[in-house]
Amino acid sequence: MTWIHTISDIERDTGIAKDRLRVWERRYGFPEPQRDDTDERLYDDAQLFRLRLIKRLLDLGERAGRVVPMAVDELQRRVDNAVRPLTGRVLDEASDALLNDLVVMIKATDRKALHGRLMHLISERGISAVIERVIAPLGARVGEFWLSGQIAIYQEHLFTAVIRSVLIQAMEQLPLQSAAQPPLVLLATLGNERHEIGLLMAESMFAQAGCDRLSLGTSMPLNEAVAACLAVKPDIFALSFSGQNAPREVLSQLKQLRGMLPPATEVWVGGSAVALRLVTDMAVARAFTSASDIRSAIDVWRASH
Amino acid sequence: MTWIHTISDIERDTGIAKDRLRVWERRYGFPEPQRDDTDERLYDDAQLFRLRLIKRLLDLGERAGRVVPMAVDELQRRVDNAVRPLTGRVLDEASDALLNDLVVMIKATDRKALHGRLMHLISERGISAVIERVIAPLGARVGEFWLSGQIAIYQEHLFTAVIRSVLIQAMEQLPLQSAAQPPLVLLATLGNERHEIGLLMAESMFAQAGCDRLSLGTSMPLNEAVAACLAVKPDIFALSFSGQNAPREVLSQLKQLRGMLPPATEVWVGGSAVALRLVTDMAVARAFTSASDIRSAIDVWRASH
DNA sequence: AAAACTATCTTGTCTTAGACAAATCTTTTA
DNA sequence: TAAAAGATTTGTCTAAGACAAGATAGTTTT
Repeated sequence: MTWIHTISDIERDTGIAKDRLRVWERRYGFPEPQRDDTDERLYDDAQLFRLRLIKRLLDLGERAGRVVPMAVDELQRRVDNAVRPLTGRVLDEASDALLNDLVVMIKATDRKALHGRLMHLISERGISAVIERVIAPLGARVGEFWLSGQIAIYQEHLFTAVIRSVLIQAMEQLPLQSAAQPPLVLLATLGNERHEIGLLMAESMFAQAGCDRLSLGTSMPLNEAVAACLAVKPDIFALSFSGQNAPREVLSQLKQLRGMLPPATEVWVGGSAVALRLVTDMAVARAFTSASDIRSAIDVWRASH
Repeated sequence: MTWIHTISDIERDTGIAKDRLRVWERRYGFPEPQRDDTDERLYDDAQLFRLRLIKRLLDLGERAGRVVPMAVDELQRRVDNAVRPLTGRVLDEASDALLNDLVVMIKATDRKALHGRLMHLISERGISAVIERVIAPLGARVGEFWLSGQIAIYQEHLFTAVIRSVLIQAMEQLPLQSAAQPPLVLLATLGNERHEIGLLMAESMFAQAGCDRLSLGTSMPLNEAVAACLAVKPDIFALSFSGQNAPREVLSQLKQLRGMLPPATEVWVGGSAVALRLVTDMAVARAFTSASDIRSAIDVWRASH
């Protein structure tokens, strides 16, 4: 079954503004949608898919003039190349098999099996190990499967829902008295970053270290995040960025943020965004690419306060 | 300090599309922003405030031609009138004083006091009573204070964060073994409904009744919600709509939803949206205006399965 | 050769006014 | 009173042009 999409659909799905789509059409000859009886644009599935790949490459820093006219297979190739170094950490066979198992459960939308398996793993190996070796790489795989169309959006949502439920449950099972020690951590994602998993993983790490914490949830406008931060006066403001974010955007948001917050508030950033390497280089914030680093960073913070 | 906003700012803040703002200017003479040196629109705070009131009235069912040219005080009066019958349930003095206390905490962004007070109330009176008599009316007040500018957005976010944390904690403290009984409930908010509190309150009620449940979180696109529902096959699909929603929208979404879901899946809707009266009248879904009704509805469901 | 400055290109977003369909209101007819 | 028909309202789409901020390339200086 092939679907037809209006320009509004495309904007909602890809995040590419209508004006931008029209100007690409004018300048680069793509996308070239059909028209309905009143001359309004109608895009087919193939164009939507191609636009998704284009958006991804733009977020990775490519320029519109280069990638918009590109053929699908060329786009696909480039996305694969760009993505491999991020997700392609070498895994031992057992871990790989485990991840495959879990992916199968997601594809079968077997939420109970997924939930049960993860809770069991947590009770066996502890929350940090499971986050680092299972949930984080699983999230990366799911993201890639979604991009290549092997997993539907609703499956990704369900996956998020299960992870949320698992991590919250695991957090609440931690010893209670330890849940209010410094540092006080405020957590959020900025802008239109809707991916909650990274945030939850970070929160779990802080929770396990017994930190006093408060999550503002996803998609905080920058101004509001700053205002909240000034009101709560946390020791650490922790942000999560998924790979969907354009490096430029991430960097500029972080710079603005750093400028508006009191120097005493540390900014910690985590996630799979490519930008994070830059972040450390530019000394805008403390960047984390692995969950276990958070734990040691908390210890360091505590030692020096 | 008075701020200047671009048309993009206004769109983001009010949810009124740029095209719509421009066409209002053309047709009704408002808003009439200043221009910068390149002729681009610059709106001031007064216009933003007036636009917020206008948006609210439109969502309540008024027509653009009527309300857009209206003066601020007239708009304010109409919003107040429309809102009073919803939030103005007569409260006894003690409850009123309690709510005032809590509002003071929110205005002072004293999250610890708020959290502590609510947890104490829950241990004293039980989760359902607190939801119905404290959290729900508090949410309504906060919404109104936000609209009238007495509470900043970040304060509302913090309020949500505290409520989220309180309710999740309260849910996890419920006896564990009872958390997996039928009915299986899937929860979500549709479209761009970002208000999480209603959803959390509903989830708490289901949790307390020992229902097996899974929350998809906020802002699920309709298609995805349906797809998720078909995959999970819940007994009940529970939705929450805040008062920010236009009745027409709510009704049409629910009708679509009802048409796409298997008849065996019941659709339950809750929240402060004015539309909910209509919902029951039209027999599209089961509507709840009070949290305690959920509990008895669950009992009824169980008795008949 | 590295760094700094300048000029040229790229690209997203804003501008205009006109057109039209879907929704809603009003009037007429059964 | 209810249904049908007609009139109005209203949001969203269209077009091509303009421009500023950002990225790239070229030149000069250290």
